[in-house]
Order: sequence, then C-alpha cells, then structure tokens
Amino acid sequence: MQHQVKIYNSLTRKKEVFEPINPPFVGLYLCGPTVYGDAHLGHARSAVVFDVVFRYLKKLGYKVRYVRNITDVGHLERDADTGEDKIAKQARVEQLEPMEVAQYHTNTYHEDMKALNTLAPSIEPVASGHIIEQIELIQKIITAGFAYEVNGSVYFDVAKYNQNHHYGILSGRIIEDLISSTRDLDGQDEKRNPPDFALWKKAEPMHIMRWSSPWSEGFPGWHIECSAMSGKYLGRPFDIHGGGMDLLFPHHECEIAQTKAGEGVDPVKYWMHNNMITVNGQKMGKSLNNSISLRQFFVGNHPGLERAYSPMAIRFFILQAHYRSTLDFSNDALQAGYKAYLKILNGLKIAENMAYPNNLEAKEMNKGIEKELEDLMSGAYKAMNDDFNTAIAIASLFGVLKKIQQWSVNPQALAEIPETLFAKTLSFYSTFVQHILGLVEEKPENQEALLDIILVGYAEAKAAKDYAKVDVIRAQLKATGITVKDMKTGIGWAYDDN
RNA sequence: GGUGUCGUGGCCGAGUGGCUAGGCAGAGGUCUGCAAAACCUUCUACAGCGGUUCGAAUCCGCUCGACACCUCCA
Repeated sequence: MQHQVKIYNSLTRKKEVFEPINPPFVGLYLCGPTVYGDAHLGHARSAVVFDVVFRYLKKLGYKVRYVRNITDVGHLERDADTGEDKIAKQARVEQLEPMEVAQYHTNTYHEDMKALNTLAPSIEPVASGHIIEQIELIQKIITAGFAYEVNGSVYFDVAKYNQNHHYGILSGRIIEDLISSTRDLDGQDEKRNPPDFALWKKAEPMHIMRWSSPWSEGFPGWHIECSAMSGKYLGRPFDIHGGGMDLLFPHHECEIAQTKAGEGVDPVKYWMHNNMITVNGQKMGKSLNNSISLRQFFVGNHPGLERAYSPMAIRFFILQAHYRSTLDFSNDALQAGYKAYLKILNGLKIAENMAYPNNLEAKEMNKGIEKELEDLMSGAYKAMNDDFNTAIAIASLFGVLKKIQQWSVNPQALAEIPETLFAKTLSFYSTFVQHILGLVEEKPENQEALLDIILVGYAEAKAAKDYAKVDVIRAQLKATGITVKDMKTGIGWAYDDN
C-alpha cells in the first residue's frame, strides 16, 4: 500500500510530503516535561498528539525511534540569566533534595501518561544524565566562535551567529528587534546582547545542582539539553522534532542555532508544533493559574471541574481536534467527548462479538454499500496522511461504526456484502480505534471479575423474568457508577456518563 | 509596539472554490417488563461590509472581535 504522509512543517510553514532521511528509519524527538509539578492538560495534548504520530508511522511500517526527554535541570524561572532553577526552587519550597522532586514528578508523569495510554518512548533521556554531552556541544560552539565566556558562564552570541546564519528562521523573529528590545532592566547583565542565551551557568554558592566544567562549577542552559540529547540518539539531522507551539521561540529557535553553530548542520528536517489548550479562551498555563492537573481531572478534584473525567475521555477530547488548532477546554466539551468515546468503545465490543452469519438468505451484492465502506476506510487513512487529521479520521470512524451497529441489529443486511469485506471492516475498526488512536477500554482491573459474576446473575434473573431482582442489581450497580446495558449482543456495562 | 493565528449552527469541532463533516445536546419514532443502549428520521451555520468568480464558509481588501508568541510554559 502506498502511503504519502504530509506534515505541516513549522520551519517552511507549508505542508510537505514526508520523506524520511534514512528510510525505513524515522527519528522522532519530543520536548518532554520539566519535572517540577504535576502534568496538566497541555502536557497531555503534546504527549497524545505525538503518541498518535508515533503509532501511525509505525503502523505504516517505519522503524521509529521516539525520543522524549525529561528536563530535570537547567530550566530557569523567568529569565535564563537571573532566574532560579525550577526544580531547585520547588525542592527548596518542599525541603527536598532536587532529585527527589525530579524523581517524584517523573514518576507521576509516567503514571499519567500511562493512564492516557501513550506508548513509552523508545528512549527517555534525562538532562542531568547528559552533562558531558552538553559540555562537549558547548565546547564545539565556542571553538566555532559562536559563544563566549564571562565569569564562568557561557553565552551564545546570537548577533555573531546571525552574520552567516539566520537566527529567526523558525520563529520569524527579526534579530534587530530582539537586540533593540530594551525590556532588560537588570544592569548586571553579562550578555553582550539581550537575545544571547546561556549555554552554561556558573552556580551561585547556594545553588545545589552543580557539575564541574571547563568554565566553572555550574549547570547547563535549558536549550542545550535537547540539542545534545537529540543529536546523541537520533543523529544529525533527524526527521521530526515536536513540541508545543510555545516552545517555538526561543527554545526551538535556539536548538537550531546551537546545532548549526556547533556542528554545522541543521538539526531537524520537519518541525511539528501542537497548539495550546485554552480555558475560556485563554491559554492554560501554570503562570496563569488556570491549569488543571491531569490527576485532578482523573478524580474531579478542582473547582473548575463539574465531575471527574477519565483518561480516555481526555485522550478522545484531544484527538477530536486537529493538533494545530487551539482547543478550548470546557466541562460540556469534555462530557461530549466522553460520550462519544463510549460510543466508539461500544462499537469495539460489538465488533469483537460479531461473526459473519452462516444462515444468510442469498442476496445480490450491493456495490453502493461496498463503495461506501471502502471510501470510509480509505478516508480515515487519507485523513491521517494529511498532517495527522485525527478529527476527520474519527468522523470516518463513526461512519464505519454506524454500519457495524446496523449489522448488529440486522445481520441479514450482511447478505449484501462479501464476508471478506465484513471481516476487513471489523478489523479496520478495531485496529484504528485501538492501535492508531490508542483508545482502549477502561476497566478497573480488580472490579472486572466481580462485575462479570454479577452480570451473570443479572442475565439469569432476566431470563427468568425476575424483574424485581433485575432492577435491584441495576440500581445497585448504578449507585457505584456503573450502568448496565442490555444489548442485542449480550449484557454490557459502562461507566455512568452523567 | 513587532510577529503570527483565528472568528463555523445550543456546545465542541472538521473543512476548502460548486457535492451530508463528525460528536454532544434537542425533537419525533422503532425496540423494550420498565429503563439504558442501539437503530431510523429530523431542526439550528459559516463575525460584518465590499470585491474577484458562472458560483465562496472557502480567494482578495477593509472593519470589528478574540487569542498566541516576543519573559518561564506542552
């Protein structure tokens, strides 16, 4: 099967045909979290979006190496010159060793990402574990003449770089504006120009996180870690670099500059940026005090939440929008997403339990329905090929679901299509839902066995027309948040959706 | 101020020059011990004003409005 994937490249601002540098291998790098707080919806969005990219490219047969880093050092508050390290600060607040903070939030991040059913990355490098690589890259940049040392700190010389290269190539920033911007009121600036950024910072005496380097005991700047680690594991250049749009400048712009300056090559062929989650039309972010952590979503523990929303509801909510659009959070939207997800899931159960009937009356094949099904299925793949348009793919999926449900109600309709098409359709649906979109059934594992036993009793009571007993079982399950569903295909259940 | 994005029906959210997006919610019906689920049918759109075109939600211009980045942020 020929697949031509198109990707919107932030660098060229165009959709481009995806041509891996070394097929069938694909290198995919995603900027992961700075582990000083619980992951929120925004983290979920980039993780889920690129999880689907990862899954889909694998599905197409590419050998994808997916690298997602953990930032546990070097990410400063406010300004790369004057701020405090985010993790060190949180450690001070909580009176913990910085590594405890980083470890704790790395663990919770992994738990949350697992709950969202994102696949683990192939490699998950940690910034503090790659100090040597970062120092080496800084040295290369100094040797090339694009960085300077001041009092034990090293800065990237943006103006010098821009003489022969283009700082602003990704973000569209104009260097003169950046240089002339006089927002910096701190007189004790070590930088030659405001847009220069730190590659290495000398640690203040109080600073706990420190490593020795040729310049000082200190710590690396934020941008250098991604350059060093992506280069180490994916080579130069590599295929796809992802991240939130808010990282486009300065983080990704700086990554390009560092690699170009130090190694003489462009680091990345395709840059992909997912858009932001908004709350009431405003960006969700820690600094805006409107972020809701994923754990709060999962249990409903936040004033802005009307109820708990399961991980799959959130995953579906994210996938219903295209990744380059802003996505506005609201209780209504999430609730709608959850119901839609339940519907998709119900189709999965039907598909699993349905077989092509062997007692069909002979009928003429219906070419119209055949074509409709083929169009829906190829439409879903076309949508994915077109810059991973999950919204359209899901619409196609609902079209297929409708057919499956009709068959479950009226199996005789299957006489109009060949058994091979029936099998293909079911297989398509199940594969697309579970393996490409990554939507799976959420069952509390310890409850499942009990629930099955209870539902056996329910079915027996029902067969015996003992409706009093039926109603009691139903009411009791309802009280624990489980809705019983009497389907044609058997007894099912779902989480209560209201 | 600079750079960029966007304004779609009750809500969310695709779309691109002509052909039903989809989901949720609403209405009517089928089924059912009653529900739920499922199925069938169905109502609300393209910010405003001009222009290009045989034809525009889709292209161009203006107006209004919203947002993002420029400082840490997925």
